[in-house]
Amino acid sequence: MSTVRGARERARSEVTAAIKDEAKKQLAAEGAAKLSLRAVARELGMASSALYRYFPSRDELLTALIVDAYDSVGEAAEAAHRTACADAATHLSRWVAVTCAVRDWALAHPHEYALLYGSPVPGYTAPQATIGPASRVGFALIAVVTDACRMDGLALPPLAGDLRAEAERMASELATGLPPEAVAPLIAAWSQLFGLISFEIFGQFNRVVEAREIFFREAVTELARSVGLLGARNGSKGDKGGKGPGSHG
Amino acid sequence: MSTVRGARERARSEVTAAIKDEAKKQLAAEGAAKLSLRAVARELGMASSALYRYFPSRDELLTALIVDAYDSVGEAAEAAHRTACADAATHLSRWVAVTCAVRDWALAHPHEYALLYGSPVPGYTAPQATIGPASRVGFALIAVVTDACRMDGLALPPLAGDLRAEAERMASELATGLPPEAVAPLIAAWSQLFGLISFEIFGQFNRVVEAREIFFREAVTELARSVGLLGARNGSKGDKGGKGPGSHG
DNA sequence: TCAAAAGCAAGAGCACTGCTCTCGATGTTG
DNA sequence: CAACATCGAGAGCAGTGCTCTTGCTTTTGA
Repeated sequence: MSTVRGARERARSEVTAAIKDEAKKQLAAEGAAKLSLRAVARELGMASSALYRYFPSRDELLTALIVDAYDSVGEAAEAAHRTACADAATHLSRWVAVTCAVRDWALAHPHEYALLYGSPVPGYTAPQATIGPASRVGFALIAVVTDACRMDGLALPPLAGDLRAEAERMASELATGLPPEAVAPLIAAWSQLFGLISFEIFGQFNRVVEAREIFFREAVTELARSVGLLGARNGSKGDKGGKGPGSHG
Repeated sequence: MSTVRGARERARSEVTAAIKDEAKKQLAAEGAAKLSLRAVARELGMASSALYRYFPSRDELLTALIVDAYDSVGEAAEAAHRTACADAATHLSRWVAVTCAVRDWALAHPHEYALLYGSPVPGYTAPQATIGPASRVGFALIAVVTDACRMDGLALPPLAGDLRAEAERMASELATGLPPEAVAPLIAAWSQLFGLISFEIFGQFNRVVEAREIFFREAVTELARSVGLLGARNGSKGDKGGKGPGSHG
């Protein structure tokens, strides 16, 4: 795959990378809506039409950036998980570490975050290539809870009857290491985590929440409890785990 | 204010309304990104430049649509609250009714929803005119919990120490009828509600959650518990309250 | 080795966008 | 009735995504 087949192929991948880099720069600076193929080409000193040799359309470029962004936030979440595991942190601290890592990434990359978790572009439907990277954060959360389940068990209420079948399906398709009564709250907590982050990033918390980090940590601690992680009630101290805290006040 | 001052003023407000109507049509059909002033003008049979007599820029038009959309979803939430109160529903059913009303509105108006709760447009900062209408859903939720607090009390854990000051500030500014230990979880639940809805509207639940209404009702019931509403554990039956359920399977 | 094939950059051009400016027609008001 | 404000239309500017054609360079295969 990556054998140096010829100068041409190498040049192609270099130009492709340069385009993506410049596009990421503009995305980070101005947002997806103002990302312009012509501006990218201009900055790279090439004709705009030449750019279409590398990306057949603006949407294809955006898709490439989306995949990279999903990988970026997924890697951040997984790294936080690894670090927390290496520190022999409690399951609650691991949960807090992973969720804080996602929030920190979002604060550091608001436009990329908006691209992933904001309104999808007009007629855009996520191509197959994105669903893998898009799952990484979710799987990191699943990993935390699965470990906790295996080692300490989970504190969970029984499933409501009308949710039973759906929960079993989700468990068998997404998290075979978890019982159905854990999977349903986990999916809910996953989406609610991004509700917390989106409201902060998109400005809905302006004039409402000021101590955002404290508020967030308390909220995700409550989320941890809702997915059955033990010791969540008195857990808001002693979970300095993970990475990234302290950068936002 | 609305006195018939002259034919000119009446014509002006009529044209303004026509522009907004056509813009809403295009917004609902294609999304905010494809909303074009020229297309609106074309559809109305007028020159595009004439449209600038009514809205000084595209952003101003969008702001007007945003205000209307906030009012629309706010009205839906408040109507659900009123109906639930008239039915003498339990506080839990009222909570479920209001949250389901918001979800139903979002499903019926996905592009408007994206405009409100998706990525904000590039350099856009919400003008003062939007913050009032934008608060209506939140206040409807506050009203439900405030009523419950006054009548039955709330089942809530004590506040974590580092959140105490912030919670007291939020309580004094947003919900004077609630104790601080209720306000913090309520703000969290408010944002998490939109996490649930956004993931459904924006496609993040594709290939993940299928029985969406059942899943949503169970999740908001758990949210109700987290804000202290009593009887939330066995509450997933008997809360047919509100309006709008049954329209989505 | 050398011609055919394939990949590539550049320019012109199309249809579209938001927005500005000017000009003439219309309505309002002193 | 005249002065004034308001309004609609057209032309025009700068920008966009995208296509097509024209040459040039690299790769390929007989």
